[in-house]
Amino acid sequence: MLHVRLLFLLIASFKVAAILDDSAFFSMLDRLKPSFWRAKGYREMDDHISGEEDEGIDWDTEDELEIQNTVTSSCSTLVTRNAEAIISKEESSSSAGPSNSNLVQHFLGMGFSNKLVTKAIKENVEGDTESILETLLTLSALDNSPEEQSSCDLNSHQKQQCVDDDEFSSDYDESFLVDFSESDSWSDDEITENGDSHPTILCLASMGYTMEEAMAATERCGPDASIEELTDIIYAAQMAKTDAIFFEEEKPKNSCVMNRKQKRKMFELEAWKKKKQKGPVTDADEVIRLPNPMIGYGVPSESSVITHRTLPDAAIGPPFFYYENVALAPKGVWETISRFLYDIEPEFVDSKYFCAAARKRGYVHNLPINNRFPILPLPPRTINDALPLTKKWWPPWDKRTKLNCLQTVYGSARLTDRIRKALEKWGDDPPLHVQKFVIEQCRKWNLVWVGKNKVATLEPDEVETLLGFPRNHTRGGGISRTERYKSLGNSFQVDTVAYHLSVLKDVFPNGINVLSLFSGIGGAEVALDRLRIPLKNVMSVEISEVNRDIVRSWWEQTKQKGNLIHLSDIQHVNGDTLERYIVSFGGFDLVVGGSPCNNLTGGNRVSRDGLEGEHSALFYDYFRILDLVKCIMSRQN
DNA sequence: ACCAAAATGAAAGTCTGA
DNA sequence: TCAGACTTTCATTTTGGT
Repeated sequence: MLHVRLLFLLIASFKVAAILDDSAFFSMLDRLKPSFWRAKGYREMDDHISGEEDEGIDWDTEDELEIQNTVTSSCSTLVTRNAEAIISKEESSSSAGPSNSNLVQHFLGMGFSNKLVTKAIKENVEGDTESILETLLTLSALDNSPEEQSSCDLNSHQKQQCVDDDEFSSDYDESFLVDFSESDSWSDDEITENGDSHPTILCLASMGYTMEEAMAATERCGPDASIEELTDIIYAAQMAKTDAIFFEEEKPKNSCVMNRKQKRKMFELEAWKKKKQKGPVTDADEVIRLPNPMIGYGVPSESSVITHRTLPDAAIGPPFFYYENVALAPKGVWETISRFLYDIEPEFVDSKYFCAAARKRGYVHNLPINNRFPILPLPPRTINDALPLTKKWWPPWDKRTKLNCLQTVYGSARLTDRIRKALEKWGDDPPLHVQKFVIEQCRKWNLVWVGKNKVATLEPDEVETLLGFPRNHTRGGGISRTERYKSLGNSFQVDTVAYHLSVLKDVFPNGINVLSLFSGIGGAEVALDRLRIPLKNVMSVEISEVNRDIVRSWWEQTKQKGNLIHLSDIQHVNGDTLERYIVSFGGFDLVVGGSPCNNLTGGNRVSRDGLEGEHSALFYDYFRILDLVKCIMSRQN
């Protein structure tokens, strides 16, 4: 079996953590669950789902035992078994239950109590979600009892299952739901009377979470944690699972729309809940805030530079790693990313301090931050300097000095035509409303002035230059203009990344072995090359063929001395592959990459689903692979 | 089949004035 | 401090033309 090896490696990394201390280990374990589900989910589903009886595993505690007393070989079997348990659970929960119970579960998942949900549904026989939610909000506002208490109702049947059922049958979720929807009476005095299970766990179970999730979260946060803290933790762990469920079934379109609406309601509800409670929540929150100015630990043009930081122990290499994504992601995304990447605080930097275009990005890395240096010469940092020909035509009422973020799509020729026609009616001084319209469009589409009354979209080669790539980097070889824009829009700003990576030059004077994930058009490789850090071996993982062609062609044209190895699908990269290359290279010095932002960026109106989105969930593969590399390399030393 | 153009908002930040 | 106005956003899907 292909994955046994991989699993062994995962467990080995747990062990390393366990040596440090128990809490570190558990936090590690919790972190790994989602990525692990994915790791199992996409490959071995077909092989294992059917007919496998769930063996009823309390996997946290069993793992704990394993860590304490066992040899490694049994670890991998154990984890394999657990994974199968999880998978069959996934399958069962994705199978459609009675619609009413789905509705019930939906509201339970939002944190309403059973009592309220049942009542609200009864009052809205039509089953209109909106009106049910309205009723729920009203009811819960009237309800003075604390949320935790009221949502802890459990009927006796369930309680029985939660407490003494050490075999979680795969249809657990379903029977659980049926019980909910069919039960008529809810009794508060049935809440707690069991021995072992913590009431909070039961409470979470009553909200629709599985016992494993509830227990893992309680383990992580401690017995006194609030329900909200716990649900946050579980949410992170659930994402991969949700993902798998969403994309396995062909859901009808309107149900997707519904989901977005529901999410919105959920956010509103949470904001409302927080407002309601005030006080304690705010200090416990630990929300990551974007710095202003967004210069991270410093940029070449600013004098204030921080040269020291303390990394968490688990974050310290080898290998060095560098992860990138959009700064303006939905709330909670950066908290999750940071939590997975060893609790390193992200460094948020806007590339407008490096070039003439804004690019607000977050970088999580374990690189040193002292003695950074930029690539010289420094690129021009205003539009006029970067595109000198525009200066002549730039009207005084267009106050822009920087371009907005370079995107994957650009304005059309028809738009620039409309703008020209709107301006031609007037002389040198168009009325304010025309100015306003033109400026608005220019900002939106990053248009620049190339003639009298004439604005234009940026040319692909101009985008290349702005991003720090060699001119014509993406040109030719069968790539269309649209594809060039797209590939460039998804790329690093080379000068920014190079500034951060520059510290590696002294560490690896003889060259560097790089694992480049989500390489795209090779931003990291170009950055290292422009820093004159020799590339010894580069293993580049990139799904798009045109992008791979671009990098290969760049590799050849720049006459690189090292080896370039291309892989396409990151999900196919496993421990075997990694170990083979690690043995042959003697280890990776740097793991670099920015995972897809499609589901995080504000520009996406269709599927801004956060880290659980189809593409952005690949972040977990970045973590999975990084952790594998860390683990394999630690065994070798 | 391919490509360009248009249609499709909302989340979450910053700024500002009271 | 805070409400409200303003700004920005590594995008996806549909349409229409060739």
